[in-house]
Amino acid sequence: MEYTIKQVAKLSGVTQRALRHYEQVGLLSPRRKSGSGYRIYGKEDLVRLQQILFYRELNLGLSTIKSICLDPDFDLESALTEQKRLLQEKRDQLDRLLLTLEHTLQERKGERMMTDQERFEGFKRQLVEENEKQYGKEVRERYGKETAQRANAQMMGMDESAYNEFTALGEKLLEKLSEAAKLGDPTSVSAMEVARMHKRWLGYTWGEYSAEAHRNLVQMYVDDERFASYYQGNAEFLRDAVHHFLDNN
Amino acid sequence: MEYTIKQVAKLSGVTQRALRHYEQVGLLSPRRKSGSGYRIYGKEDLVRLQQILFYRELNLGLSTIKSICLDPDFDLESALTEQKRLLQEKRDQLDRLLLTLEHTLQERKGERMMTDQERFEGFKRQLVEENEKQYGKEVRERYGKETAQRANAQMMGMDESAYNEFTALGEKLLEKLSEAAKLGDPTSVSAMEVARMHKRWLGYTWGEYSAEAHRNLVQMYVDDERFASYYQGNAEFLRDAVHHFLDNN
DNA sequence: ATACACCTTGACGCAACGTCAAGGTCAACA
DNA sequence: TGTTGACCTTGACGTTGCGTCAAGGTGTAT
Repeated sequence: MEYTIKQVAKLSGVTQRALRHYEQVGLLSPRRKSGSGYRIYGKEDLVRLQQILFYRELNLGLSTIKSICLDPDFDLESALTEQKRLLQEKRDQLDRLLLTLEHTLQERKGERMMTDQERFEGFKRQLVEENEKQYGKEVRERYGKETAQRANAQMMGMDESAYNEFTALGEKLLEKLSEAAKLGDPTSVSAMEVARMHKRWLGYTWGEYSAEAHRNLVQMYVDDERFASYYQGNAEFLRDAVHHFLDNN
Repeated sequence: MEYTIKQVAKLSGVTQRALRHYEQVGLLSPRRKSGSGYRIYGKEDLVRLQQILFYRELNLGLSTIKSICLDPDFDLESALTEQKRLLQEKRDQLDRLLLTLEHTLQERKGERMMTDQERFEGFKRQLVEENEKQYGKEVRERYGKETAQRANAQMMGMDESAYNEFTALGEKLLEKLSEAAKLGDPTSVSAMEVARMHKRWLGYTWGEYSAEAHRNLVQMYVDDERFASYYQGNAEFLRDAVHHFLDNN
């Protein structure tokens, strides 16, 4: 089943402009384009769009959503479970707000006194949550990499040994990266080795490989704090190395 | 009890920048400024801020909130009741979303099939609601002017006869306005009379009068559809008349 | 062949702030 | 009395997530 942009817009309630915008920022690209350049979306794109909307409902920024969805550890089922928890939290929050409102009404009628703090109960908590969400710490910490990775591996049809290779490669990558980074030259031979390893590592989860996506991903490692810290401050080095690697094919 | 901007920010969870912004757009001005220009907020300002936050939670734009709060017919108690209803609606919406999420999870586990429409149930309804809210039709229609006006009058300490004068003046204003508008000249003598009447009319509800607020208000009559229609297409004329009136003191 | 609804890519606009920058204020403490 | 340090001020430019044209290509139906 394929859909034009108008059909997707009508189906999802998202405007055409928004869909184009999502493509521009690399968040949701149609599965293909017609001969004359028309966008053609597929079922997978609808699933992705739904994900985007759920996250947006939780007030995540598009760039944050992007990094979540492009993360090799992304697993739809864990994501849905997490979204459920967060949406429930949001609903509870709304309930607190309604309580505050009720109190304010009572105060108005002279049936109750309110302190200044009480007047803003239900608004403030939100801010803390938003911050936590922005950096997605909760999302990450709640499921150790292990679970999500395994789920993902299964979905990609890896067997136990392939999975072990995958994780081993991931660890080795981290090692080699910090070694190479110490030398400081992202064009060095060892840096190129790291870049090649990274590409191989992505191969385990990335059905099809594209240099552009690879470039974007490592750029994201730099932009997104979570990745940056996962790569222990070597995200920039990794980016430069991979870019240089890809430049020289 | 008075508060500096920092205290208000801490109390409410709103940033200082946002508070300054609210002042800039004429939404929330501190009750006074200290000798050295420091913003000093009072209890009334906190109540107003709470109102703003409730409306923001409902995704109303600042300009819409402004017109609601500056409306001579604004009544806190009706507003709170209405907010309660809308927030409850929003919570129900969240529940629908959670249902969709649950269905998607089940689909993932192969326990259920989903149509494309179902996948976006709970998102789309939102759009319609947002539109209705934007123009605040519900908010207005739910309480005829009568109720709110009476409540407001009571709060301002008007007695029955003052209230009658107030409403009579309001009606006469509409009449004279449309008469004057027919002539087309907003600087005419009859236009100036209308402007003076409008000022007098505001006097009933405005505690203290300020020319700037008056200018803003009539500008809003033009910008906001609801007022524009209340003044039967003569909002622009009224604005020009009042501005000219104020220019010539 | 022309009408019509659809699509494309710019490019500018806008709301609601975030984020400096440059400088004034004020209570406290040496 | 001078000097921190925390607070405040007013610009002014930046960012996000689109909305809203504008100018033009596409596709099918009559």
